[in-house]
Amino acid sequence: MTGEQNIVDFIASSRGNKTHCSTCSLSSLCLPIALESSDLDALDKVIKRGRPIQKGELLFKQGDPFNAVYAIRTGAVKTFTVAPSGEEQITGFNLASELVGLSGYSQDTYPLSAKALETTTVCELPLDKLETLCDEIPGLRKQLMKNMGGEIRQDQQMMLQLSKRSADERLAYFLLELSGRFERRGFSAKAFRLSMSRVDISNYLGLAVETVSRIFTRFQKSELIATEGKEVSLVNVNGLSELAGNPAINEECNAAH
Amino acid sequence: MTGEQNIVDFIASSRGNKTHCSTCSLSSLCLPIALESSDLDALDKVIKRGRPIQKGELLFKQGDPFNAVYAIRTGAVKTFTVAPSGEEQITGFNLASELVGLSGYSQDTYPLSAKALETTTVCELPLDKLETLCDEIPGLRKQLMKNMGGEIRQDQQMMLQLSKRSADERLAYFLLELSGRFERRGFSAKAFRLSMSRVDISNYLGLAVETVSRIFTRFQKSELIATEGKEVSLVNVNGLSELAGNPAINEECNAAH
DNA sequence: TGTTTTTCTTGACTTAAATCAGTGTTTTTA
DNA sequence: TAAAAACACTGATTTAAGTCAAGAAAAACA
Repeated sequence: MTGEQNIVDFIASSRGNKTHCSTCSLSSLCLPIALESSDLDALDKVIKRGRPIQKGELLFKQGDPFNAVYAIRTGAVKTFTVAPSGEEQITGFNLASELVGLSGYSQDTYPLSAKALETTTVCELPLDKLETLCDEIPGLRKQLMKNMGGEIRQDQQMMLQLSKRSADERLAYFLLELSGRFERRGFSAKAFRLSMSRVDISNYLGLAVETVSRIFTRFQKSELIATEGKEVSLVNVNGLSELAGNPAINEECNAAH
Repeated sequence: MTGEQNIVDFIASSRGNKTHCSTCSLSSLCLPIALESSDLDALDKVIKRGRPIQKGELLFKQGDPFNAVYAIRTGAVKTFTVAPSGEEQITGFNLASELVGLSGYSQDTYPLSAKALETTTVCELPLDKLETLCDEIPGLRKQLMKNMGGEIRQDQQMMLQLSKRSADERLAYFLLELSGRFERRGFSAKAFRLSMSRVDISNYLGLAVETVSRIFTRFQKSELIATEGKEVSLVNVNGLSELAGNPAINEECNAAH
């Protein structure tokens, strides 16, 4: 009975409550489906909670057999692919309530690795049990597909960033995107801690570390943000938004002439 | 009875046969699941075949309600996102047998547009019917998830290309990737026609057209490829592979010193 | 708690690819 | 089938971001 928990509760547990999906405060983000209480119980029985993962530890490794999907309960991870030539590309950062590992569905091994950026606790959803459950709970697989669709959309946004935006625009986008995710989780949208290093950020954004460092400095000088180590506060959100390519008011002006 | 066809057959139809999933030669690529003949019949009934889509026509548009997934029967499409600022990013090219539109699952509208690169015929899978079918055929939804997982993997490979590779490496990768896809479809891996323009290629690869043009010329001078307009033949595949970042033999040499 | 190690920042310089400008070549369509 | 339009190629020049080098600050460690 203990040692198992459901999706809703796992997050409640991170706030000191008993671990059950039905009381988990992240449930509406994690798998926001309307589950019957019997379904919740079924889900509950399937989830394995392991020891916390320490900073730097891998949740899974590229090439490992695909045998589980993970929901982040607390902490944060980065996911990255390694090319045959050894280059690493960080493909994303995952915060509490997000699912990691769904891309494993493409084949029988994970196409990427996931590493903890800080001490992280997760709900492990063993694939075989998840599959069984998907056949029993109608909405569940659809919800998983929605998650995957969202990941595709997000990756394609990133492709646009990487191929069309300047370094400044990318960093502004990155900060705003993170800000929005924190906000949706009930945290401050204006002030947060970057659990990833500057190197990670630069890798993710396709820039050199030095470039990222310089832009952080520049953004501070122009009073867009303020930083203290890994703590960031967004001082001028509108300014950042314009930079990040929001439909700025003063854009459309040089179309016809 | 006519006017409807199943997933397997739609491709057979493109080769002059009757259109039914059960006789379609692309079935093993499209949705390679072991379906019972009763399942095939069910699938058959769900598929709508419309008029061919002319070059430049949209299959669906970013923001349109997500109400169908498409399987390319013949021809090719490009998919692209448009940023609020108006920039377009081509997110992929789809050839015969590939599914388009699955990322619509993330919300209720398509997050991207799909445009025909040449006259294209498709099998339309209306979402409501597909959903019903997914509940009836156990393997179907899983197969769709596998397709989505594959799309995530592919997009993440592209992120690596865009953020870590030089212009030459990107074009080499692009040509080899296409080559592999043609080969899997039973076409020549060495000689094929690029149905997309140089502008499309450059957009996709995050480069300027001029750069792409110059590299095509350079690749010909160094006898990696030969081109005649949109027709390309790969002359030195190994050379291209090395460029594209395959685990080259002469890589690991300057690690420790 | 001081020392080592890693991460971050800054400056000087280089470079790959973008931009600008113009010409040649297909494809479209009228 | 001729004119127009879209697409493709090439050269000269500019520039954003990378690389190299070195010091400062934070973290990790012992």
